Amino acid sequence: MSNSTLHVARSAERVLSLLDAVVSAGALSLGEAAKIVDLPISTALRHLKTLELNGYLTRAADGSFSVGPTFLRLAVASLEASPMARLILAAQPHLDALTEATGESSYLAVLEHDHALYLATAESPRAIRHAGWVGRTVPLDTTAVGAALNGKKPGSAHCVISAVEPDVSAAVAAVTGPKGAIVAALSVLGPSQRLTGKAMKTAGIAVLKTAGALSVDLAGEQPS
Amino acid sequence: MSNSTLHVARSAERVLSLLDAVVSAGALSLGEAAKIVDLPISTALRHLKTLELNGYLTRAADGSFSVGPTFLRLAVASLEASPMARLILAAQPHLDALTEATGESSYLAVLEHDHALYLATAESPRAIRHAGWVGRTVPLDTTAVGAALNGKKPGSAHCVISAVEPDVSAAVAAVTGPKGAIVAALSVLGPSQRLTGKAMKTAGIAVLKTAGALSVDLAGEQPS
DNA sequence: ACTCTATATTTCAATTACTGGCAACCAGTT
DNA sequence: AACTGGTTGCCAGTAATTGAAATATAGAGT
Repeated sequence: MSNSTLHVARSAERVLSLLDAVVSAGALSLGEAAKIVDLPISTALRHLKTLELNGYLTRAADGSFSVGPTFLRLAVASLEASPMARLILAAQPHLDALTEATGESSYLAVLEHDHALYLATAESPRAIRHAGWVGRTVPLDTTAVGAALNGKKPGSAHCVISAVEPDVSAAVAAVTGPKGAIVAALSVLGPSQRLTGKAMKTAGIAVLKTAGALSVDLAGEQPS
Repeated sequence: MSNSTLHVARSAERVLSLLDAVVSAGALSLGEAAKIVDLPISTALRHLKTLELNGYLTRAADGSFSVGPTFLRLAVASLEASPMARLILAAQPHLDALTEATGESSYLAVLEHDHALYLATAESPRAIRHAGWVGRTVPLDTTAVGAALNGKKPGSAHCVISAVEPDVSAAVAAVTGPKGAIVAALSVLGPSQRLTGKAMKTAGIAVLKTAGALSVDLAGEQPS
């Protein structure tokens, strides 16, 4: 970003990646976790214990680590508070269905500052697939997601060759909230040489249909 | 606790409490956060930036911190994976109702190893109230929760003077899952001098009724 | 326009708290 | 018995962390 002399605590980052690794995996043994984050066993153990001590992780009888009460408490709190989280929860089954239908990875993205932020995904089961964009941001003006989030072409799917990476193609559609405003975008992302012609057309229809279904879901939710 | 020479990374713990503070509060400014965790502003800022850099937090335009995409991703992952989390989500409205009805704090507890673990709460609005037991564990054999979780007195509420702390009284009832097994316990906890006689009887009825309602909810959930 | 306050950000040198390698130990498994 | 994976303790070196203080920024009030 900017700062030359901003010492971000190394141990902190390590602890955070450990947490990420364990929670993402569901459960991990010491050895596995250490390998994933590429840390010496002794160090990994120390950090995992820190997490356990603070309740972020718990340890099963067989020694494996998994998510703990503190983290669960925070997870629930964040889900209850953040509309973003409700969105993700509502979207996940649709993402799964979309990937099922198209065979390609699908993503949910929202507007964050002046970028599009990928929030959730269902990954394609195929060997060659689009992967790992959750948490990533892309500019608005050169991408299909950006166009959808800005409402440039309401009601229709965009099918384009992405400008972000040369060999990625996308089919995108906007998702509307209870009040009709655009709150997110769904996209199907895949390799350009596979996602073309007929396949692209299919993906376009699927994503448009799914976006509609998700929008209906969102409209139907009770503002408890 | 135990270990003499286990260096738990101090910065890591600080980062974790910062995360806890921000997520619990929903949104916090730098100053507020620093005060809550009792850290010098500059240090707090550095740690918060670490969290932001890793996507655990995001920063709003006004400078306040709130939960970020990475954390959300993990939260959703953990909720989808862990049945415990689904339980908490399902229970929360019931806890709220229970506290509403009784005027005392209510808790959800589960069996963890050979202890009862308090997972979630709705706190009483009254000045003198039971608070802060979420994340805490208590032994099974000397407590009402323990009895309920062990199924000692199925179908009835327990109303007892707690053995854990002298001036705490409790009304407890067991919650059953889809298959009829006991999966959790609901309790109403309050000061002994207030939660007595008639009030206790009311609480007992309320907690029993609520536990039944929650059990029905759990039975009705779809195993997606 | 100017001051005043409150908050946020950056800098920097001192030091400490952290790392990670190793060796020994333990408990299951094959 | 040998192997695998986990746990503990020790320790020396240093890179990483700290927090006071200086500086910047932003609103509010006059």
